Amino acid sequence: MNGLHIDVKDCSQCPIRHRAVCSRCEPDELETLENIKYYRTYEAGQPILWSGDHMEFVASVVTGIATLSQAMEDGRTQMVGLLLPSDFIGRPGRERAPFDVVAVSDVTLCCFRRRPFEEMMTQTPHIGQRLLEMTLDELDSAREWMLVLGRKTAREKIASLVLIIARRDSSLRRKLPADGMTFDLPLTREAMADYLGLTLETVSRQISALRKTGTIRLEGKRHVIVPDLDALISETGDDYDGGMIA
Amino acid sequence: MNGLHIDVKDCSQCPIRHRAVCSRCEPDELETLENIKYYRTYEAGQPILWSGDHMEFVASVVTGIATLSQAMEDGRTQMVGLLLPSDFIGRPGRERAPFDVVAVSDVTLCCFRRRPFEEMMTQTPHIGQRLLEMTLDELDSAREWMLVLGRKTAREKIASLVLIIARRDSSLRRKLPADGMTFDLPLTREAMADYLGLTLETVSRQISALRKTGTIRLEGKRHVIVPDLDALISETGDDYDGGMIA
DNA sequence: CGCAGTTTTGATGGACCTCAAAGACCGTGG
DNA sequence: CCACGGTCTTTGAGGTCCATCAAAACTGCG
Repeated sequence: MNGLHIDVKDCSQCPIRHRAVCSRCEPDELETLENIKYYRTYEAGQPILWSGDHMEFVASVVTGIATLSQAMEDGRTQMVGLLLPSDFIGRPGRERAPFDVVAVSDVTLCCFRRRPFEEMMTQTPHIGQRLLEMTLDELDSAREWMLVLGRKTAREKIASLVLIIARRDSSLRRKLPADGMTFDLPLTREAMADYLGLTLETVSRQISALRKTGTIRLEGKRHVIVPDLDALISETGDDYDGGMIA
Repeated sequence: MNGLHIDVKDCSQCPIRHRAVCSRCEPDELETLENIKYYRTYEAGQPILWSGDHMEFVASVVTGIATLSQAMEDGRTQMVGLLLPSDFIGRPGRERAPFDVVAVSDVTLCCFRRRPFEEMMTQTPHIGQRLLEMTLDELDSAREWMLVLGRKTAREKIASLVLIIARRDSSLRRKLPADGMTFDLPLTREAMADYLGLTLETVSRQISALRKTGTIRLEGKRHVIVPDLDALISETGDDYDGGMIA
């Protein structure tokens, strides 16, 4: 195990206090959680869980980015989720991890041992309610991603990914997405390929293509500027954006 | 609306009593549910919900099969879920349907008006607990399907779909999947294509290919015989099956 | 500078899509 | 009974998008 234990912090000052699985908890419930929680950190590139691992804890991502992915024996890999601050790892009632979890940047987790957490869930409905809500949202996102994987062209896939990252970035900063947005791609070309069901070469080519038509601009390899958000949206193949952010 | 109202039935004799969202309910809770439930039926081919529709109810599939899918303006369609008996439609706290739901065979739903159901959820934890469990399972399945869509070849996709249908069929009949399994494909070639992110021609060709190598046999267009389950599994590209059914 | 990892670019081939037509199946009506 | 149309399915021919293989450019670092 690569995790490091660090000092306990106060939940009330936690950056994900209002979005994570604990967001609905009352002060007394929070106190109970505080007693069973502990932090762990992982460096960029480190594995957090391997598929099949025994899971002794569930956790919330506090800071950093991790990927959830699935590999075939011959090396083909499909990313099935991107874990951002406030996202939840693990599930009550499941012994073994169904997917690989890898830290993309440095990651801090707020962990709870599984058994005490499961017990607490039976007593405090607020946790289960919030977890249900989060899981339903994740399910909708997963299903939307299925359209990207199954039916979109390489170019539409890239535009969809850039748009998703742009929106997540603005939602984390609590700004509306607007023209002239600027943000970093947190993923390597290979990770993008694994997310999109493409090869890294195709990812690179399509990013170049979007750059050449002016839909995006690049500073360095990773920093993106979107001069016209509607132009990017029209490249995704989706019908007009409903104005949603979250 | 195409639904027909039919007579109220006794929950204790319901075929999905032990698997649906109500499976954890105590007799008194079941009685409350019985008071707010009503049945609806749809003929094969009929739409149940369109994406964007206002949802006045949530429901369990009692009998029949429905598809959950997403369409792009230009007609490209991706199926994002197959709804079988005991599966749940809709979600508490959401006004509008995010996907299209279409009856593939004749379908009977057990419906609950959304508001009373939401209220009941706050009072009876058993419903929320079961719904969370079902949603987490659906999320895992959706993520597994992402690997199929993103990384598998046409042949592997077909084999994966046939295997899933074979397993679901044996789980509904409560038999272990074995050699010499025999079952019907409930979907048209086009619906399979929409599930797999392929064209219907490619689906047809790959089914013919699996037939020619003897991995499957066909009686008519829809009835399938699997003489050697391991042979089918090895065509899916997955590593060896863990022996799971459900 | 030299090396390893990442990204870009090029050339080629193949898996799958597109367009097209014909065959199989089924209910309807003459 | 068989002809007829509609739907679903199969099969064929040709084209395209993306994967594969290969190499060069870029980046950061010891």
